[in-house]
Amino acid sequence: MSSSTPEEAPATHPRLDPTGPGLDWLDDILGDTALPRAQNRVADVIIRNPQLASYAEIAEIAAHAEVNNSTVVRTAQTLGFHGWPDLQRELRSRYLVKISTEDTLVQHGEHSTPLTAALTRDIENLRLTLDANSAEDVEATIATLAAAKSILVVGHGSYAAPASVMAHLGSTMGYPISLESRAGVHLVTSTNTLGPGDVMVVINIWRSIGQMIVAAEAAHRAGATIIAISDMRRGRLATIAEHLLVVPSEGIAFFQSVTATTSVVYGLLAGMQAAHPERSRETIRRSQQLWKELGVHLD
Amino acid sequence: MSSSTPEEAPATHPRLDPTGPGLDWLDDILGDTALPRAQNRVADVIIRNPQLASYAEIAEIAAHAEVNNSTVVRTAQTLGFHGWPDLQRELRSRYLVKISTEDTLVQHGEHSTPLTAALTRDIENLRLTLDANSAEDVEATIATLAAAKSILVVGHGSYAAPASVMAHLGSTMGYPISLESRAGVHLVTSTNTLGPGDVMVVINIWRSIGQMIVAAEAAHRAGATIIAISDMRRGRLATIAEHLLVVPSEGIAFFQSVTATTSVVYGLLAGMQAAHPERSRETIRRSQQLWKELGVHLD
DNA sequence: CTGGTATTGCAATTTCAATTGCAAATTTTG
DNA sequence: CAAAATTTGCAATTGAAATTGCAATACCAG
Repeated sequence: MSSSTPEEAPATHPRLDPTGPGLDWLDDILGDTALPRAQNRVADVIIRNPQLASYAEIAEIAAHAEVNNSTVVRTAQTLGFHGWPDLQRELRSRYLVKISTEDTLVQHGEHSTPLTAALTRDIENLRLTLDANSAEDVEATIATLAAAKSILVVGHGSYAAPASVMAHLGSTMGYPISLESRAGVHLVTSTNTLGPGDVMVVINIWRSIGQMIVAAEAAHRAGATIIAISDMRRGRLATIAEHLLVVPSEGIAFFQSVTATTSVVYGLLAGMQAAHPERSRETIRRSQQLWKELGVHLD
Repeated sequence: MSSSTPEEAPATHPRLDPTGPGLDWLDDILGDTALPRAQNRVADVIIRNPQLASYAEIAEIAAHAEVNNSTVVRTAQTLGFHGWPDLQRELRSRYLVKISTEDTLVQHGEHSTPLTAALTRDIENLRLTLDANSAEDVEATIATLAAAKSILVVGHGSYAAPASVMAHLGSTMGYPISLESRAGVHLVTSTNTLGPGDVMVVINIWRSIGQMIVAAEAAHRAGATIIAISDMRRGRLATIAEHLLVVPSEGIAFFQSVTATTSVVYGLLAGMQAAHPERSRETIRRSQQLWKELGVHLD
């Protein structure tokens, strides 16, 4: 499991350590407090969209969580704050400190298109990813992957995208790796092939998708090692995961972003290649040969 | 007008590093408007503490400038904004989202795990993407997508990932959009459905994949509009493409990165949503309803 | 299945920040 | 140097956002 979260931050307002990475402090508070369903949704929205939460007003948070305004207020109060502005102040002091150490800023183009919004947001997500994962966690994850007898990557919806990249490039470099982006009976079948020595990589951002969690738990019971890539440190997935990599996923519209996840996948793949360079080299050579013979590429 | 410190006073901000990149746009506005003494103090405070100014409320700014609240409001109005919140919104969009990445990169530069390498590289890719595409190109591309009768997104291999994100989220928000990530007979069939009014989005990075180019040319001849997302400005694809968005794709190992492409896709999607907000809202609502009924999410 | 408890949503209320009218103070100009 | 014009500060007003009381709903235990 992840190696973060020092003990010293109790449930009572931790107004200390503004240097700590990520939103661990909120995770800590949440760990001690059992929130009701709707309020939990609010907390999730805050953790996943810290940028939004640090300046948005209640109505916007409520909309994101699909909850009434008052629930947002009550969530803040349940967590020990006086109200939303109080929680928001804390959020800002924790979060904004990180994103602007000094008044270094880049002036870019005049017009703000959706594209620049998307790019700047994703740059920020990547930067946060740097902070959110320790070198040890990453190395340990890569070691597990490199030693795996077989690897199954699971991701649904948008999150099938990074999953497919991982499976595609992983097998291109000779790893026994496959993708399961479907649910239902397919997921069952794929999961049942796993046992000790096998690894299941669960890419699960945004809300937990029930079937994925259940499948991961089944694989875990069967002896497989679970690697989770998620935007949350807590939850059922985090519990059973041997390794957990945290990726921010805040997007610009109604959807979350998988950009940081994709980049993390590349990091893992590069590590996997370094772990078995000869295997990769050989397989890639053969692939290129085959591409050539099939005339896949033009030039 | 004009006596003691007339035109130079607004343009010169004493403690602001003149070499560093700053709030040029504010400087520009200030250059045109001669502000009275107290209001000038307010402007200085804003320029020196953009982070503070982007979320603080009037009273705090007033305190920093040692000025009455109303002066802050009037400064904003003198600068052409409706009031303080209006100016603050602008500040946020200009400053908060665009923070320099350099300090974090320095912090993590020492011990480079594959993950930091991947993230750093992708941050650079995203920054290059900012420069590589003009606002006009982007807006024109979005307009084309928003007006399309139907949209087919084509991408193979790793590049199927951003393609699937686009198709998935696009249809989530009600667009008639579909994905073709397979070659051969499938590609032929999909391509043949296209005609005038239809749009084909070709995501083609790295080498040109023969079948994709040929398919795009066929669609083009049939009257469909081609949108290309590529890492090259020239070539057969660029020739037939109505719109071309350029994305750097340098990766860290033997593979190319689709991170920037993914981010660009998000930008396009956000623009598409803005173009048909009502359609999106309705479709998303129905999706959420269905998710609920199917019990997809755990929460 | 039923009664009790906890949670949520709605709407009224309260609170607080932003703005503006007006008078005092400052600066500018003849 | 004095009168006009501009700017500023104070205090009242406006407006909007956050909170809370209450009823409906969902959840849970027996």
